[in-house]
Amino acid sequence: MPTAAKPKLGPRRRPSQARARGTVEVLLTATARVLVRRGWAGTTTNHIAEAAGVSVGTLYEYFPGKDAMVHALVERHLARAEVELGAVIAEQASNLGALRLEPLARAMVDAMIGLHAEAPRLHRVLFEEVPHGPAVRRRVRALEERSASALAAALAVIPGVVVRDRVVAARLVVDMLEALTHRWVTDATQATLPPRRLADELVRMIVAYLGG
Amino acid sequence: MPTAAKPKLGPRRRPSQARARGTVEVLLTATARVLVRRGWAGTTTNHIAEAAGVSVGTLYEYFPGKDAMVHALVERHLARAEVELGAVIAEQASNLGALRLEPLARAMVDAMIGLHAEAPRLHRVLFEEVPHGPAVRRRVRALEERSASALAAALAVIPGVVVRDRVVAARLVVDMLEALTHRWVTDATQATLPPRRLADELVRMIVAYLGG
Amino acid sequence: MPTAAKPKLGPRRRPSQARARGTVEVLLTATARVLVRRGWAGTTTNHIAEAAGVSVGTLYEYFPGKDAMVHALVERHLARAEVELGAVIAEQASNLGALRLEPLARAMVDAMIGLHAEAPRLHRVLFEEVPHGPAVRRRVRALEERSASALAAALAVIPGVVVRDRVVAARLVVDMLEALTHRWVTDATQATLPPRRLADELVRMIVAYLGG
Amino acid sequence: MPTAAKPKLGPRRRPSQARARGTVEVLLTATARVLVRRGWAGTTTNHIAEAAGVSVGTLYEYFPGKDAMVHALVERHLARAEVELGAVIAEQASNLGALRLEPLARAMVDAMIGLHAEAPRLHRVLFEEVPHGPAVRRRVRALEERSASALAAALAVIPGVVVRDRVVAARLVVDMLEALTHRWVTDATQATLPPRRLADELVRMIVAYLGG
DNA sequence: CATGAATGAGTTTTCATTCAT
DNA sequence: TATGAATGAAAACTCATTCAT
Repeated sequence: MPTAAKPKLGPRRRPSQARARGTVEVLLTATARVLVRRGWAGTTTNHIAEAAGVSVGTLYEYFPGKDAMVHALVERHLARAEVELGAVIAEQASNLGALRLEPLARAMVDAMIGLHAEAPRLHRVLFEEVPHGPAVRRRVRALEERSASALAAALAVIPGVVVRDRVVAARLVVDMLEALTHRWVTDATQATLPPRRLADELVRMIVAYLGG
Repeated sequence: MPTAAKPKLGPRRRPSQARARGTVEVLLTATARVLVRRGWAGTTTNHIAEAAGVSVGTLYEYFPGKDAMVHALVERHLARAEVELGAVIAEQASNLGALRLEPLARAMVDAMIGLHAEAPRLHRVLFEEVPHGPAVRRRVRALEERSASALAAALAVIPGVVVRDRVVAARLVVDMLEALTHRWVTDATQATLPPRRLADELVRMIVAYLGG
Repeated sequence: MPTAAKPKLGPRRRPSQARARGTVEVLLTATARVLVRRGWAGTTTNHIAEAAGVSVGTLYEYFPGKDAMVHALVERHLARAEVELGAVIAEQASNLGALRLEPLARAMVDAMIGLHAEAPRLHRVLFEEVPHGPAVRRRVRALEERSASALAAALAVIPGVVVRDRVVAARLVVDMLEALTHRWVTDATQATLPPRRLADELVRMIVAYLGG
Repeated sequence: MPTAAKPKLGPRRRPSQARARGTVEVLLTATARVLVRRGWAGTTTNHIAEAAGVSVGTLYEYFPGKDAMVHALVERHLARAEVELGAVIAEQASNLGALRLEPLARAMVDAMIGLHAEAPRLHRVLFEEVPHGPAVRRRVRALEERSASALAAALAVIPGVVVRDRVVAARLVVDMLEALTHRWVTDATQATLPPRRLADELVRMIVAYLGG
């Protein structure tokens, strides 16, 4: 660590040409691969550059450092999560009169499992090993908050929902969903419980908790 | 940051004199303090030694490196958790005829919150930042497994418990409990929900899920 | 002084650019210089890097450590020795009918003295102080063996050679030559005996021993 | 290396009691054992103390440091060598009228082989790995010088000895003897040539060289 | 006298980052 | 733009030696 750590997370050069955009992609893909293979602490910019078939110099042309690359990966994941979860709740909420608790719960559960199942090992490194600064932590919280808000709003119009505080309940549900999905999908030894079955149980838990 | 991933986790010299035993204590305490202040990546053996008022040489006399020290801290925590959770379930199970779901749930929730509330910031670093090897992961899983087994056994004799599979349900409850407690106690921004209130909701969720 | 005896002797990065090849040269030259000035135990990678006018990082870019650098120096010396001694014997053996003992002996003696006289102080450190692993020892033995074989073959066609066992005699001659040359050229206090005179005596000894 | 190396080679406390003298012996024996097992660079005072079943503190009660211990071992060996070689030559020289070259040569060869054969592995470490200061080097030279002088004196009265310079010849013989014996006895792979046979060849070489 | 815990200067080694080509 | 050799601050770790008990 030559100079004191200065958290530069933004991309350095906005890739304008098609070739450059391709390089960024290649670099991020390589980052993901190396992270999975060697873990956060074992990953170096040289590893990434080599895996990407690019020189370190080029890497630094596009990213101000290692942190920024990981951050880009995290950001990507969060953005996707936000879009998909939002879409799910919005879609459910759209059939207004017919909004029911169980279908909503199932839709959320499926979305969450899908989000985690795509790249579980990368996900584990990204959210368990990488030491995120407060900025990222706030970012994650905000995402959960928004999901919880959407859920809380939906709960208001679903008959049969009985909770002391809709907002609190919604946040607990979102957190629980995220945490359990993360654990079960992430942990390789968990093979005993098939995703289908996990989904059923999560739905049961949500419905039971909210449905009084 | 070398971190060449050579898993030397065991202690080096077993302290035989009282003075030495004291030194080990001082070192572990200092490790916890530094870990909280600077995070895993920012913690160095030199920092720890300095914080302990001891020379680096002494540190290496007792621990083969940073990893081993953190591991000792983790191990300590897990051991305590195992003892306390086990005691709680055993105690509940002892009033045989009168074993009821809600008191059991509340006892577990309280124990778990207590476990996390004692040193939340250290807990966060220890279980979120530190890159644990598979050995530790297995260790944690085993602990949860045992807790889940105890719970499953208790569920068998509680009237009114309706679940598809007692073992699966117990594991989900334990995981959920751990995950949510960790999140809410750990996260400083979460100040909005008082522990008492959190406990109530967790109990509600458990009872609802298990109680049909 | 760690010297944890992890035999990493091979080069690390094969220099591809001309600049890099120059750096390797500079590093080895500096190694020789420092070795002579401070001895094996007193030589550190930092000394070498400084003497080479290069940063430690660069040194480790090309060599995994002090041992490897010294090993490279040794290897270089052995390779040269092998080539030169081989050439001498081959040349003598080429004037087939006229192969005589004394000229052969003198040629070998001169070659050996030349080999040692070039850098006696470095030679001394390299072969007296440096703790060579069994690999290097075998390497040296093999070189001597080959020289001895060549000599043994030559002895077979020289008239007047009387020995019990040509191979044994050849090995003793080679060893003796190496050992005495090393001692006398290496030892600074030995100034009393001029090289010319030493050569004469060595030739006398060889001829007397082999010539019956 | 905490403080700058200050070559303290003499013993620290002259052991006056029997117990103390025993400790010194135990320490030196342990030093020899550890040197053989781990080589010079790998040997530490703590290793030695442990092998001796004594605390480091006690070690430093008797020796000012690691160098001094090795030095004591070397000194011991040299003293014995001096005595034995001197005795051999003196004995031969005593039967004045009948002093013959071959018996003298054989006696010297046997003595030298005996000297090396006793503890070849220790001998190798002591005289190949240990970086001796100039003092030790001078000491060794002086010993050889004295042996050479004694031999030169003997040569003067042996009929049939034909050399250009008796002193030079004597020194070369002593050096050759020492060097070849060291090589052949020291090198484990040398098993091919039995000591008896080696002795014969060395005698032949000496006699041939000196005997005209 | 013996003990062994403690010391800390000195080395090795890594890796994020720069910059001449 | 791309390259990859070079950088060097910072971290890990050792071990000869001391000294309080």
